[in-house]
Amino acid sequence: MTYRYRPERLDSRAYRSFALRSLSRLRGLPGDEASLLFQALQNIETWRQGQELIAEGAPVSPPRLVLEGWAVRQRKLGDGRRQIFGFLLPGDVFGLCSRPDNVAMCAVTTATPLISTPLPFLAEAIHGGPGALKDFAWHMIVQEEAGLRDQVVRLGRQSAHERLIHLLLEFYVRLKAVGMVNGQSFHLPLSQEVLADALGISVVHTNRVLQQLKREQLIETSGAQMTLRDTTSMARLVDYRPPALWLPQAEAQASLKVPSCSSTETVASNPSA
Amino acid sequence: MTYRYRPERLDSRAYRSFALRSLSRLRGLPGDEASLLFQALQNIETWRQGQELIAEGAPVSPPRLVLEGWAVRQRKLGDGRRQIFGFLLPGDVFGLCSRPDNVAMCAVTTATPLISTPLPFLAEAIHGGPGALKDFAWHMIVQEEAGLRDQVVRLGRQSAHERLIHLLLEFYVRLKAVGMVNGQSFHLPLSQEVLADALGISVVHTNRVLQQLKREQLIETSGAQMTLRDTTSMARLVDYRPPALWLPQAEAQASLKVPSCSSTETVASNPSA
DNA sequence: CGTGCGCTTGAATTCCCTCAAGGGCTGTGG
DNA sequence: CCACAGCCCTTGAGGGAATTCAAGCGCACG
Repeated sequence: MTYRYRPERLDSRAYRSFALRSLSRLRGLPGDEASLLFQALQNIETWRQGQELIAEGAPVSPPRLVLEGWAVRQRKLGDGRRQIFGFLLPGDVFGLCSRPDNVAMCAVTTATPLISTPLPFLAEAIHGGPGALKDFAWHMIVQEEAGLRDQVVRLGRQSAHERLIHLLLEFYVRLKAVGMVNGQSFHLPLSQEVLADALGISVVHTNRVLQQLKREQLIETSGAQMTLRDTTSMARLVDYRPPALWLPQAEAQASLKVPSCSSTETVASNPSA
Repeated sequence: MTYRYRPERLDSRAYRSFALRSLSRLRGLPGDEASLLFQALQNIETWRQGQELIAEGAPVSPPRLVLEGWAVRQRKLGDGRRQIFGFLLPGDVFGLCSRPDNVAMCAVTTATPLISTPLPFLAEAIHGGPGALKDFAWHMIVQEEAGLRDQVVRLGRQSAHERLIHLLLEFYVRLKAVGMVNGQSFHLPLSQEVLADALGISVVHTNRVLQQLKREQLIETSGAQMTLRDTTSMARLVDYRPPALWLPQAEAQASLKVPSCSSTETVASNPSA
């Protein structure tokens, strides 16, 4: 039962293909942008596990696309504990910032060995003219913000049992969007300590809840392989709404059998005076 | 012991003065921008308590400055519960969005009767040239994001006792920045149910923790008046770091006697390969 | 004068935490 | 090759934290 994560060190052709699929998730890349990308992909970086790639409060580095491995956005507390805000999966970008100050609001640290490639042109794409790259950059920014709000709801209003299910579903949908789900299984290279720091519970309790999910036949694990045996009922259990932005959205929604978002009833009417 | 909130319905001269001070918190407004503001202030809106000003997922309305009263950013859950993401205080702006899609990521609902004024020109100021209004708009956006992250840390890593102290300190610092703190006291027009929905705990427990804080001589209440009797030790208790952006920052930091932020040790070095 | 809302308090229960100990696997050094 | 340390996972026991249910109070409002 090996929980360790070993980068597969694919050849750069495989990485290029993955990067191209990642950036064109929303719509196809025109040839000139694709060639920009291929040029950038000459440059592949590897990072050790536990390295801090961006420090909280520091100016962000140029945007980078994760090709392999996982990272977390986190804050370290005064007493040594940490809170994880969200995860960076293959196909995600870090170092993107929409604010003029360009300062990171939380640290980015690798949770596994990680392979990335810098995409300096994405920084300009944010404020540049319309295009697939701009869409992709904003998609990444929105995903981070939406994930942050989901995290608040998880931590504020759900039990440990629900939180874990909710997070596993998030992983499932996001990995599916980049083609990293086989059937109902995906590779989850996180220690229980990392899960605990994200869910706001203790490591021991994380373990117990995982055992419970197995007993309940909701999940199955084999090493770092995680299988969700019934995403439909899991989504129902925790009122999981796949954010409308983790594409392919229609597909994810369908595969989860989630009832379409109930319409919000009241919109701001006129002021009452 | 009246917890209700009654708008004072000041005359528009008072509101103009407050609005001017709010928008020039960071640096002075040049005359032409000030006159823009004064023109906008012809238009004053009042809202009832509990009104939904912006619906989640809907396009945001034009930016509005809160002149009086409090509102919350929240999400309603399927089972009727809600989670509050953060608060809008007098001097804050809602309806600002830095994203091109201009879609609200959470609902904005009044927690008290509320008085606001639309500031349509702020929407353009975000992406316009440098200026005091642009600074102010981004200040508001950064404040929301920073508050969201603080909320995650509160919910994930603090006890109910710590969460409440942390939130009260946030109110204290933010209200102080707009001149709404008298000595150590401020007007807190929120029901315990609202506090509970923000802190992720039950109403009953919110009440108990409030009682405890009174017994510990940390706070004192009289109706909706809240007095923090020892902000210094409160800040030490919960490791409260006033975000560097709730101005007047130097003043707030000094008045809380918070040790200056410890330097983060490691910054991204070169990739290990 | 009753009704409703918000605050307050008690009792029982559930959830989650800490402490503690043990087991399996990996990498290292003798 | 074996011994050992370190890391992670696992499980038990006990205690503390927060929840739910329930009842009662005070005040504002109609």
